[in-house]
Parts: sequence; C-alpha cells; structure tokens
Amino acid sequence: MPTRVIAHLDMDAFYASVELLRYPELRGLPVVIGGGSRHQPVWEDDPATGERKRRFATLRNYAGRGVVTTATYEAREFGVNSAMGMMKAAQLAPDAVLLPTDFDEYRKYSRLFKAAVRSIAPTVEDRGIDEIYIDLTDLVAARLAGARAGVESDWAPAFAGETDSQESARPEPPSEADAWWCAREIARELKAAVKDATGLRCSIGLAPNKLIAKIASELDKPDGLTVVPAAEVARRMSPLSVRKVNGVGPKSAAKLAQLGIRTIGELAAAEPAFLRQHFGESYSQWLTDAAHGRDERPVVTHSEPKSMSRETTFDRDLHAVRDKAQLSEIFTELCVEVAHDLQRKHYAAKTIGIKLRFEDFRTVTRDNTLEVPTDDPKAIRRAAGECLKRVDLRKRIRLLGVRAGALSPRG
DNA sequence: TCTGGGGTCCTAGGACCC
DNA sequence: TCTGGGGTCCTAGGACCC
Repeated sequence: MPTRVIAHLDMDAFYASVELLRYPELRGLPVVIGGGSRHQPVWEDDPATGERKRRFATLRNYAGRGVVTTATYEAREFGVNSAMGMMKAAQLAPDAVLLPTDFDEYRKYSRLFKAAVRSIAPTVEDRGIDEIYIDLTDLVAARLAGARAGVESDWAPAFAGETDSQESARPEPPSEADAWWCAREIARELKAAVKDATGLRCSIGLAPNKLIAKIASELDKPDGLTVVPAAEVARRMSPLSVRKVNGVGPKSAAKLAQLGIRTIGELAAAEPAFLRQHFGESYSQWLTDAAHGRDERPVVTHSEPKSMSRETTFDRDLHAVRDKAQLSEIFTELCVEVAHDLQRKHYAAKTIGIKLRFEDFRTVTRDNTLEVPTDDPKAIRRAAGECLKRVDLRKRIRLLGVRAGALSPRG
C-alpha cells in the first residue's frame, strides 16, 4: 500500500464548458470567454428562414483591455490561451465567438461538482473555482480492507476446520498495484459523478502527492485519467518542462533556462550547491525536492481567508487631477464593495491597503494598520484615503484597488 | 497587441521591545 | 558612547496560481 493516494481533479476548459451547456449550438466552434459584459448574445430573426436564432459577438470587433479567461479546445487550436490579451486573441482567431464571463454561473457549477466529489470522497482541498485535491488514502484502504473481509467471509466456511494452517486462507496483504487499481476505480466513479451532477467533464491525476497529482492531471487532458505511482515518477516527470511544476512560473523558468535547465530531469540532475548559488537556500531546496517529486504537503480541507480585495482597470488611463471626480467615485465604490464583502462573510480587517497601476504598468501598494479591525465602508474609505496620500500621483493611473487584510472572524 | 481580477506566500528592511 | 542579539509587527514589493 502506498503511503498516500492523492488525486488532483481539474475541470476541462471550465468556463467555456459551462457556457456550452447554455449555448449548445456553439459546440465544436472556437469560443473565447473574457472581456466585459458588453458582448451578450442577442436574439434575432434569420431573414432567410424566418427562424429566431441567437447572434453571438465575434472576437473580430473587440476593442478593449480584457484578457482571455478561457478558450474552448477549438479556439486553442488557433493559439489562443488563458491570460492572453483579447486584442491579440482577436488577431489569431477573428471569427471565434466571444462570450462575457459570468462568475455567478461558474460558481454554481463549482459548488455542484465539488458536492458530487465530496459525496464519494470527503477529504477535499479547494484550489479555486475549477480544481481540487482529494486525499483518497483512507477510502482506498477501507475498500481494500472491505474486499479482503468479503473474501475471507466467503472462504471462511471452506477453511473452518483448518484455521491454524498458516497461509492457505490468508489473502495477500494489499499490494501497491491493488491500491492504484482501486484508486483508478474511485477516480472513474468521481468522473462519472461530476458528469452526472453537472454535465461537465474533468481530468484526474492520481499520485503519491499533490505535486505529482497536479502534473498528472494535465497529461491526458481533456477527459483524462492518469496514474503515476512512485515507481513511475522519475520516468514520467523527467522529460517535462520545469514550467509544469506548480510554483515554477515564467521568471524562475527563464532563469533556469539561462542556466541550461529546461526539463524536470535536468533540474533533478543539477547540483544542489549550484542551485543554491542562484536561487537561495530555501527556494533551491524546494526546487530540488520538486524535481525529485518529493512533496509532503497535506490535503487541507479548511482554511480561513487572509484578505479580500476589489480592483478595477479603467477603460482609459485616468489622471489624479484631471479625472479627480471620476477617480474619487470609483475609489469610494471599491471601498464600499470591500466593506460589503467583509460584512457578508463576517470578517473585520485590521489593515486596509490600496493598489495602483500606472500607465507604464508599474504597480505600487500602500497599507495602513488600524487600531481596531473594521468592516465599515467609511472607516475603510478613510484608511484607504490615508494610503493614497503617500503615493506620487503624477503619472496616469490604469488600475485602482482596495484590499482588506489581517482578517478576524466576526461574532 | 500592451498585459483582468481575485487570491496566497515569501522576502527584506526598519521600528520597537526585551 | 558604543555595542550585543532575539522576537514580533509593519510595510512594500514580487512571484505565482486560478
């Protein structure tokens, strides 16, 4: 039996797939989700047939500062990807259908698929709207034990007279292979339950820890199920890009590439002392562990929020003096939204912070620790206003945000 | 073609206290 | 007047993730 059996479950093209449930006529077409709510489909009469049909916006006419949040696999064929600017996506796939993001709807389906999973395997860690980790260790152990008990009771009468004959009636203890076979069965059930509850497909990775499970879930997308037992970790991980490791982002990958390290195998082979020189004690240690597939992090089923924030990017850059009224109105609105988020979730914040992004994309933050935690919009606005006074506002502003941190539960 | 919005975690320096 | 560590809190920025 492996020490742990961890699953990572990732919904396939989640937002886009939810939209396809609403608009089935878009199935098979390149569809991109993102941008503002200006691109709602409209009903109109087809002049040729007289039929009522929905007309959708296409990327071609998009103008604005939005980014792609998700694209269907058909749109990805054109090179469109998450986090890409919409203007660029429009160049790559001008005829792709454009739909606005509808977070309320995605949250609804998120709750549905998570509930479906929990009904089978309760140890679930939330990792955002469309993915979770699941610790299947106990469930696998219980099922294998159950299977053995079943076998024993079936056999018991036949062997009733020879209980002392050493091993004849004893089934083998559950092996590594039995455990992964059982886990694969559970994963199939999870996929079926998710499909049943939502109509959506997901991909699952099964591995001895979260790090490998996360990589595994991506190996066979969409609708995948990939098992990577400990013995297979080196073989399966080595050829992959270091970017596949959750926690190695664009900066670290570029730095590693400069040092001639591009794959997980190359990272695993790197001298720890060499990595230490370039990445410092703690990050280099983590890199080495990750490259060897070592990860002891538990599946955490509950966590308290640390901060709540609201921010907005303007349609055009605003100037602190020339656009004072408009800025001030937006600023207050953000404070009110943060206050309402705190109140709705019953938290009070001890620090209030602001975030500004200037026209040159430089970002600054300021924060302010209060005497007493608050969820009051006026107090938040006052504290945020204090922060704003400490920022040089000569450059035009692209983004403004307000954040509540150092949260404490209320009541 | 300039790059959203909501988060978490880490680092590092300085204040301040013992 | 100069010199210690250790611990905690605060602030700012940055990397990373979904």
